[in-house]
Amino acid sequence: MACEGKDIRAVFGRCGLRCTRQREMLYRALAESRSHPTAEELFEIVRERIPGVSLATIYNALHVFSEHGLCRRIPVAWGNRGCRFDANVFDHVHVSLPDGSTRDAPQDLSERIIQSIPRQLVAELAEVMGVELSKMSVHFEGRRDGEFSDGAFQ
Amino acid sequence: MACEGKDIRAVFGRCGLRCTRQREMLYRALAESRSHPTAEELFEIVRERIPGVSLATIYNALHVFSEHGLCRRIPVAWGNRGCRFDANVFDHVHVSLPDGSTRDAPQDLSERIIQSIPRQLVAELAEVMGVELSKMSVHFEGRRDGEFSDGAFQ
DNA sequence: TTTCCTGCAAAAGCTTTGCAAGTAC
DNA sequence: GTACTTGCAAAGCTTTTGCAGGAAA
Repeated sequence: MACEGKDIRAVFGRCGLRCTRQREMLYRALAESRSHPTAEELFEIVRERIPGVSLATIYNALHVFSEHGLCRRIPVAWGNRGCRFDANVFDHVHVSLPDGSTRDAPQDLSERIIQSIPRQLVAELAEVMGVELSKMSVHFEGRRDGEFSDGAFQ
Repeated sequence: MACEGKDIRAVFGRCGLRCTRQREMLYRALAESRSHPTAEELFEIVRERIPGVSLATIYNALHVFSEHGLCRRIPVAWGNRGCRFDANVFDHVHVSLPDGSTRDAPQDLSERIIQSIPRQLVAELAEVMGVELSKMSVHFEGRRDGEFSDGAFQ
């Protein structure tokens, strides 16, 4: 999401990361995915292009990416195995669906929701917690009408 | 949080759960904790009262609790092993601290932040996503001034 | 008495690590 | 040439599962 195609090299460069074929494919897979893939799913996507790629490399790269703010882990529902990843590192809104998947809210709604939170409240919170607050995300748990919530929000 | 002491039996009863010593101690540990304990930490707390308790029982009970909305899992930072749990199932605000822990925002700030999101936007989102939206939570990533974000929001 | 829960132990699954070979810069 | 990455395989952890015995209602 943050960058496309040939700009990937520049993104990595800015982070002091070497641009390898594996990382490039992984980042592309992450950026192009509209859902929130697991490490395993990303592995499969990258493997289509680089058959010999190792799952350990996927994990290592995801770790490095997240250290540099190029992706983030997102909460997953109980029972969903593994973590999920997201290349959208900007403030946004997630919705957990009844089937256990997690989707982003549409961009415009996402922005309106994020922006509806007064900056002054955020500043107050930062003050109280004694830290600088950077990324924000809002999660909703979606369920079908009448369905009993299973509480497995994350 | 939801209930105290002898009310625990009633809480379980309402959910159709049997009130065992293990579950009672676990729920109490969860409710009294101001941080967000891992299963392992809860295990240790319960074990002080019930030396023979099994970790599998802790997991089973946490699973059952979350199915009945008595607790929820919360996002954890990368590198923190295991999930963390929270007996506060009401809408609230989490802050991930630089040390990897996650804390609740103070109650009053939490409420003001949650309430600042217009119900109409939430309704619009529910409409678009085609689901009923129940629980909401807001997460912030806190960092020390000047510290580079590790992106491990979750 | 019936049904549900616990404890144990083993299994399963996700993620990390060590190291030698290979690659980016 | 140097420092960083990869792939492999093994280890490490967390979480789940099967089952017999035990406890709650």
